Amino acid sequence: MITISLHSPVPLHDQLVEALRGKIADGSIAVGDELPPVRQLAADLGINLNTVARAYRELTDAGLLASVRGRGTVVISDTEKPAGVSAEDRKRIESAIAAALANAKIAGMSRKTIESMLEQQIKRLWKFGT
Amino acid sequence: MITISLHSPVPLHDQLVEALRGKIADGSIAVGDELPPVRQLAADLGINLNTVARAYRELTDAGLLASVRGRGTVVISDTEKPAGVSAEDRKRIESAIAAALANAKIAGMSRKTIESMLEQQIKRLWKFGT
DNA sequence: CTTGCTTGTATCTAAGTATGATACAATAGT
DNA sequence: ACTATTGTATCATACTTAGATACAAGCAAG
Repeated sequence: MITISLHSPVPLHDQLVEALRGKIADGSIAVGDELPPVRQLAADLGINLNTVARAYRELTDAGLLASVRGRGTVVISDTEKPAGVSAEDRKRIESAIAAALANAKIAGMSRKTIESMLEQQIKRLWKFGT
Repeated sequence: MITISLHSPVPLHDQLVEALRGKIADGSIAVGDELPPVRQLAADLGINLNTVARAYRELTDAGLLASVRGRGTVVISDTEKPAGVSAEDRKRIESAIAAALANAKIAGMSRKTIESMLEQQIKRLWKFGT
């Protein structure tokens, strides 16, 4: 199940994209699976159908999904780029992680706490795959 | 030195807040240090003074900075909440990390790569402090 | 004390973005 | 054919960002 916050500063479609990315990354949604129709997911989440459509489109552009009008939307891949990671992507990811960790520290989280949290997440994500 | 991207999808003031949070978290800027005046930092970064002022205000609201008109802005703390971490904060941090890691995986980054990156970041942040 | 300079703050505006209401178009089944 | 289901496009509204500009408070020199 996907949950999004209407009061978060981050846009709904971004939240949805991240949530779906996460589920695809950890295998909750596998390659070949069908995603719910935009109207249904929109109704479930209590948001507009366009917002869901936009999230689907962004993931389609990223090469993870494929949408066909009248049929539906399917997961076609779980990796954006089969080849190596570009320097820009690496930098982007690194700064995202740095920001998250800085927040964790400033919030008063201990090193041990954050380390166990990370271990858990990594185990979940890289349970299979590279 | 702080660098921000004018073309990033994330707002300038958010970038600045995260950057300053990071520097405060890892000790690059210590408690008691003065931050540059809004006009100077704005000029250095090539952005508007209001944007810097907003970033300062947000960190002030978070309890990390103190601003006095006519005098300047000083770092007054390096932890937002001396006490324990709230459940909401923990959830917020956890999902931020989950998103970052999901992106890393989908970008094709290997488990080993991400683990060494994390180790490095943690070592830098928790070099001192809790 | 007054003047001038430095500092943060408030107000206003233009441009962009997010979200939603609604209409359109393609596919599949009956 | 016709109808239901699906994604897509168009348009409108509200909010957010980022900047230009004006205001206000502290401090030091005279």
